[in-house]
Amino acid sequence: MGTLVGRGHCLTCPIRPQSLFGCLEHDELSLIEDFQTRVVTYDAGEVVYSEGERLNLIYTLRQGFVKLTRFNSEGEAQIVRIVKPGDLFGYEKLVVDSNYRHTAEALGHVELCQLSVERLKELREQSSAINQAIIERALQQVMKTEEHLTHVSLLKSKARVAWFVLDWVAEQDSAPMPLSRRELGQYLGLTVETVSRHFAELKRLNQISEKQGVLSVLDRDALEELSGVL
Amino acid sequence: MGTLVGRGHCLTCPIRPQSLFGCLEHDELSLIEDFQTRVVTYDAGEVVYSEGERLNLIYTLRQGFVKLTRFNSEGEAQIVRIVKPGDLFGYEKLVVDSNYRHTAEALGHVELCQLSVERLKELREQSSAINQAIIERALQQVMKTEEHLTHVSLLKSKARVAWFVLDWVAEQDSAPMPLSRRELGQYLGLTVETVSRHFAELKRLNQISEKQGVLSVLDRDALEELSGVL
DNA sequence: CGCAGGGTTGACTAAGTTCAACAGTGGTGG
DNA sequence: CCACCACTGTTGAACTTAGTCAACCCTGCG
Repeated sequence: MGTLVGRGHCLTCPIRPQSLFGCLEHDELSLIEDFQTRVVTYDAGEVVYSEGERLNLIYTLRQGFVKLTRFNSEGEAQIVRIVKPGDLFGYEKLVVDSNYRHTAEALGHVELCQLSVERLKELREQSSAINQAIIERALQQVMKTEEHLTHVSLLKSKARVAWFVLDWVAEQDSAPMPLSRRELGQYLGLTVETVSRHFAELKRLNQISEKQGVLSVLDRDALEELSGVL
Repeated sequence: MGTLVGRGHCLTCPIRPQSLFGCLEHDELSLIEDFQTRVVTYDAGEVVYSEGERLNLIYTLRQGFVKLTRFNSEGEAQIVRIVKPGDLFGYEKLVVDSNYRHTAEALGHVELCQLSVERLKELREQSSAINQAIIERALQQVMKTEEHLTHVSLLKSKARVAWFVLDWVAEQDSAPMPLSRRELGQYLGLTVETVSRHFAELKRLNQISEKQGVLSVLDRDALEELSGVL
């Protein structure tokens, strides 16, 4: 699973600025001079790692999207995070003796970069900027997850959908939508049918549109009103 | 607000083993030799800090419980975390230029210890164990919050209540219960009434009991069955 | 062509919220 | 010391929301 594309060279990596190593100043760049990584690709639906796996690899997403899922005892899935380009994932490996706590699955074709946990730990000894960057990313993640929790817990289904759309396109007016209705449901804590109905209604009211896997916001004000974000 | 009790001396602090500095080995203990803190107390309902505040203090809880709450635009509250003795909170301050992202409120009488963000950052420069400990705590927190999200998202109300009870008493058979029904609802994403009904039923079936603010598990198997945790 | 999988829609149902009434409890002031 | 009030918790009944079940469409693929 996963096709090796080649070796990554962090120093010249096009997405370094968005990556964990984007925190390094000029004088520290030499630290990653020979920090080599493996660049691998996966196709839609392929699993990058599964809960409990022992391999010691942390990933940076270069292209595409990855979903991180947890399953309860009845086999129902909760998508806890959707990884975007530049994001780090699998970093629960930084906790001593821990294994992956999610299943990571490619949404469409993805390209990612494998970092060895051991090498990253060595690097942490040498650069406090790296430590700070890891702490910041972890804390950002806490915040994101708390927001997700708050929305799932407090918002009605229609508001959740509206919030998701706004959050997904962020500052843009449109963005690719690699999630199926089922996956949206698993992310928002709703059934396929409920998600489908709300999307249908938003389209009927000309507040959003979907064409060839691209989601567009047509009436941002209306969506903000609905989501109750103000 | 908050009463200064005195200065804390980390080296001799009774709860150091559970605290952030519990990670330090013998040879590093000298680092905190003169790391002084302020020990303060708050009474039930007093606010330790509010969302957006600028003070640069991180806290370790010594005694009692603290709830961390977020409010949506309609003023509805979501309790995102209940802090227990030995836990660190307010550490979003470790992200540069960030303010508190919750309201922290004492549940009953609490005693806590204020650490200066600046001094903690200095300490991080000197000890990689501290860095590792902070990263581990942040990642543990991500995991805890994801679990919370999963439960709120996937479990039925009765199962959420059962899960909460088990999670709260942990390995014990009973534990103090400082949360009101309303607060339980705000933690679990339910209304007061729903929580009350389920507690009433669990008591009726002799699966739990409540006496003078102490919650006891009488039939662990039944609760596990209900919560679907297996 | 026929079938599988994702998406949509409608009718019905179950779960939880909302509204309302009331009980218990602790604190305050006359 | 007791009456009153505010607040939390409990319970019932009506109502709303989202889930369930089922039918159907559409697309892509063997």
